[in-house]
Amino acid sequence: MTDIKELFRVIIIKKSSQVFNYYGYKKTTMDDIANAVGKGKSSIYYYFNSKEEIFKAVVEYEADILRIELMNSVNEADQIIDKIRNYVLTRMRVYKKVNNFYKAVTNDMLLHLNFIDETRAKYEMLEINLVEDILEEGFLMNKFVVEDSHLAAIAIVTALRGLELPLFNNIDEHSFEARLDQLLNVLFMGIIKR
Amino acid sequence: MTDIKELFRVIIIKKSSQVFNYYGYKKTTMDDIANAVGKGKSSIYYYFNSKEEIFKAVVEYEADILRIELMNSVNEADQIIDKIRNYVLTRMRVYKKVNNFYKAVTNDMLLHLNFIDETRAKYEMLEINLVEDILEEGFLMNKFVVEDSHLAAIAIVTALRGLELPLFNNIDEHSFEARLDQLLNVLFMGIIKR
DNA sequence: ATTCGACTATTTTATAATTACAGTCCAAAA
DNA sequence: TTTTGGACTGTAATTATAAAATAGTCGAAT
Repeated sequence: MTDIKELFRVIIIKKSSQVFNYYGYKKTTMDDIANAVGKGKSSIYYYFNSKEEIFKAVVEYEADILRIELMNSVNEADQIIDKIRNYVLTRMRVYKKVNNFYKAVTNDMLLHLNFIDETRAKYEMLEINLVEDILEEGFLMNKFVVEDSHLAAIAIVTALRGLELPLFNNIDEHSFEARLDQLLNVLFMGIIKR
Repeated sequence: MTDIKELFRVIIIKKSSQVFNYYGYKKTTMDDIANAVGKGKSSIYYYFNSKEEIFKAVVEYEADILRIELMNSVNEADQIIDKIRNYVLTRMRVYKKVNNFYKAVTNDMLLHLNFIDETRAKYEMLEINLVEDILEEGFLMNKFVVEDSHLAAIAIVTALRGLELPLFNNIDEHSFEARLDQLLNVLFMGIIKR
């Protein structure tokens, strides 16, 4: 694969990202993509073998954006508690921005695509590992009390996912922040008096 | 409404519960229901005005079962911590048993039914109030540290909902229990060392 | 190495014909 | 008077069929 060819692949990925975002996977045609990059349809097939392959590349591209934003926001925090807080806030903020990735992970209409299962599993692992690392660090710094950081990370990630719906749907910004703070408070302190 | 008529309504509700559970709302016909109770279809209309009305009655009937089981299991516990634990475990255990209610709350294919929104809102309030009462009691007994028990209850109920998918889908019994224990542990103790 | 017009095989959609079903009516039975 | 069910209707869902759209191929031209 030459560099110039790889460059065009990236252009196609970025343009397709917009087109998929606008029409959705099913409704975007190869001609839509070809028009968006200013080439004939057949030319697209010189760079990618199928529509699904393009979409997969788009989803992985967006997953990368999310991963990088998560890591940056976690690294920016000094205090270990702020790392978790940043993680949660960034996840909520960026998640919907990478719309094709978001749909790939949440929309069951895309489950028939071959790579989706793997993508979901991969991203779940990424999330769990990220949270696990933070918990681990907190434990080593003698700030956190969690012993089995892997299982705790799973529990936290799982629970956070429960916030997606009430977050993205209905409620207003203020209710959201209040709920999130409350959740973080319980997460940090627990409910038992010691 | 005479007593005898009310009695038949209950019979229809119980039988319909089974039929709906077997075929799903859309696929069960009024004739299915009529056959199940051993009457003609028109007779059913003497007791209920529509198919939707029957389904609503079934869902409320099952919601009642869930409510009673939740309250019993919470009352059975002496320790305040066991109340929460019982609540979570019972919720998980009974939730899928009341299948029509479960579908009414989770399956978006039923959203077009008029009463569903109200039912969901009502049940969410029930859950939040139940958890809130437990938290309140724990606070008064000086065992819990939560100040705003209402918001904390919302956060907990919301988070628990996140467990439904990993719970009911894939994973085995053992993984489930491990995840749940871990979640409860974080919920009780938090992650910060004090 | 890269592009694209012309082509094909397969899906998707649009339309019409058929069937299934929720709900009504009324006469008969209890 | 209360309860039942057979016969009926209008509408919605399903199926059958034809027409259009589209993913992917191929080979000739840059």
